[in-house]
Amino acid sequence: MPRPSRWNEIVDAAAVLFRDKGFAATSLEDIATEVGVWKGSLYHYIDSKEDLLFAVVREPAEQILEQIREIKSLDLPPAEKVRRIARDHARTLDETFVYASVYLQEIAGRNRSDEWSAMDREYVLTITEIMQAGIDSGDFSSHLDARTAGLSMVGAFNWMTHWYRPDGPRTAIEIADQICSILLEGMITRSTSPN
Amino acid sequence: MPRPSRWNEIVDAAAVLFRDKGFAATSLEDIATEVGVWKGSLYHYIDSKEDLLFAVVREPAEQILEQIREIKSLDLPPAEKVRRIARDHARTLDETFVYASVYLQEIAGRNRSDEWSAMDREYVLTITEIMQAGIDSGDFSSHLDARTAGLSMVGAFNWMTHWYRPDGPRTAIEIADQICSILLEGMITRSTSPN
Amino acid sequence: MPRPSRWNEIVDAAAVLFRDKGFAATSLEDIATEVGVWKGSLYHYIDSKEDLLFAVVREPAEQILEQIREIKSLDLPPAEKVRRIARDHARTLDETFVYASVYLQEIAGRNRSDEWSAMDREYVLTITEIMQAGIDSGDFSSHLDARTAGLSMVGAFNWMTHWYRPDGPRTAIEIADQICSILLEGMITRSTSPN
Amino acid sequence: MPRPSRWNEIVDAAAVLFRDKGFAATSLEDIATEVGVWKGSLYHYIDSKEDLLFAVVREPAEQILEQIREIKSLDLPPAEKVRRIARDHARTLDETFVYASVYLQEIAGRNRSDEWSAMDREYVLTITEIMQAGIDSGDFSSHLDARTAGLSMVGAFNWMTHWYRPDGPRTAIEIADQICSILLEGMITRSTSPN
DNA sequence: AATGAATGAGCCTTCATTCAT
DNA sequence: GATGAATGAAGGCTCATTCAT
Repeated sequence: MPRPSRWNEIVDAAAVLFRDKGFAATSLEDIATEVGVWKGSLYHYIDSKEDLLFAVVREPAEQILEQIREIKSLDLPPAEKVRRIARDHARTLDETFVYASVYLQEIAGRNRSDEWSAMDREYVLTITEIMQAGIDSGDFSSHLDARTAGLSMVGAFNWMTHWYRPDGPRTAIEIADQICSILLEGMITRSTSPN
Repeated sequence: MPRPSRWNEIVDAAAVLFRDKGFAATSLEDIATEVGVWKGSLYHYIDSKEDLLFAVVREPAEQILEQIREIKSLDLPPAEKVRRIARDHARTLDETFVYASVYLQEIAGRNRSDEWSAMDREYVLTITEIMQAGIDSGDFSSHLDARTAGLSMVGAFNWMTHWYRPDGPRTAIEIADQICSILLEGMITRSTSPN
Repeated sequence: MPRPSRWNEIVDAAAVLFRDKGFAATSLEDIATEVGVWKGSLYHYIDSKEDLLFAVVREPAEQILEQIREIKSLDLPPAEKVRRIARDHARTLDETFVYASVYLQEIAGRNRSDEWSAMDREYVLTITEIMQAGIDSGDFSSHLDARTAGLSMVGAFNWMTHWYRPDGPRTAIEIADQICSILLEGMITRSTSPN
Repeated sequence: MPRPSRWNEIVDAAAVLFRDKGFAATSLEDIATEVGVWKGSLYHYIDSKEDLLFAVVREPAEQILEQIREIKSLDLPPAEKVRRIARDHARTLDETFVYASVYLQEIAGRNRSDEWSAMDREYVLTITEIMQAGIDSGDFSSHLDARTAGLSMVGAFNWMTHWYRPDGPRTAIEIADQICSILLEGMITRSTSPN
């Protein structure tokens, strides 16, 4: 069991500051002050400022990727897969809210490194495959473009970092179900008339 | 007829650099080098670096807000309003792609100034009201939460800056219609169709 | 008769700004703005910023030096010479208040150029000679050190730039007479008793 | 025992440069070069360039104010108070010569901050009160204007920064006594002396 | 592990000066 | 005479990083 050093404090402080001010606008001094150590002391824990960024975002990024890999491998109807992706995505966002926010602001869409770009690509590819499977099976509308559908879903969820609050009135799961129901069944009232 | 100054060149260069490296990580020297002037010369056009950021993002921000105000005031069925919002949003994204990308990365969700926060808030409020009107009129499902629906739509479209390319195979309008159809009618095949 | 160009406006504006903010902290842009021309236009009137400083301070500096030269050459009792120096000094301060203030802040005691240092030296030398003449003639106390006396007088008058206001309640001449009476007769009540 | 930091070296170097070139015309690089560090390193000791100015001038300013407060509270004849003020003033000028010179050039009469303006005002007020007390008691001539007398005395002493040299032939105390004797008894030979 | 002084590069901004129009 | 864009050098300040203690 590793000695509880100040590593976690440091990463937490960095995460909050990176989210609030942005990575580039946050100084190591800001972080050191927040933690209560001297700037130079941070270098006992890291080799560079970017190390801290990666430490902050690694967990949610890997978790979300792990989850969608897992879901893809399951034998479930496409709509159910979408529902699970949604819930997992929302739950991870909720549990790692600050970290995930930093990821979306500082990593996604930037070219920080090949490693992160590869993760981005795999995630999009996987969700696209799941969508395509649903179209092929006839579960999803044949007019659907799988990639657009996947990316729209990702966008709807990732945008949560702009408005969701973990201590707000609605839980992440409730929101996930709302969004899922919109994506799967649409907003327009289903005309139940003909039958 | 005034001599064409380099203002447009400067804003364009700034936009590209802000998008690619982020505002804080872009130096005025980067921009000046790109334009081919000395960095001090930029101060003939701006009073501060932030001025340049605002100059970059002002157009798409105001345009999108203007458009949703207009749509809100029209007498149209809710679903049609949503379709128009989608098309306008996508068209603005397409036409001001780099600028809009900078807006979403550097302004939206940050607290840059009261002015921008107010614009953000008005946009969300307006789309929420339109959604709510659709629910109240029975056009949209009564299970819908207006704000979540509005924000999901915004998220789906704004995420386009992460994957859409203006010179790509699909036009912004086609994508807007795709996303709209997902949001309005859902991805799942309408099994209750009369035929 | 020279065309009334904006030269005087420029020197006046410069004088006020130099006094209020100091020479180094005043930019040519400040001056240009004050006058209502563009920065570059100032170079039709000057060759360098320092030119402006010298233009501002030349008048009071030369005037005060001229006056003491004149007084020195007159055939008057020492105390009368002191009184005239005082009145002239105070009158010049009053008439060229802003200019003289700039001189004392930016030229006196700095090493701006040999020319100004030479003027400084000549003034002090002359007042010292006048004082010495008074001591030698027995008019002034034999305990007096001529240079200290001269420099104290100069100091008392030059300090007026720190508190005198041309539109204040007391005129410069009244103040000159006050100071003169202190220096010549002292503050302590002259004991008229013994006779 | 704390390692002797370079704070004193920095303040000393700054003082000399501020006096010789003026505050605004002295760059932090000048100071850093003088001390033998990089200009950025100065910010371990200060928060801004102005901090350095205040550090330079604080000591003489507070000392002179402290001394006149003390003198005012003593039960002494007015002439004796004036003599003590003179000696204290001259001694402080001598002991903190460079610092005091900077004070007089850069703080006195400028509007650097409320704090310094308040100190200025208190000093002038106090010396004026002492002069007035002398007039009221009959020790000083009834023709005296207390404020003018006080300010003239201040001017005569402050001007010393323009000519006094701590390593010169005459001590500051000797000069103080010279000036005092001029101010109190006047330069003119007392013709009404009993003998 | 921690400190805190120092580094050295770089950043935003200012500004005296020039010059084509 | 005037303009205003541009220059090129600094200036104040910040900061990631290093290192002796």
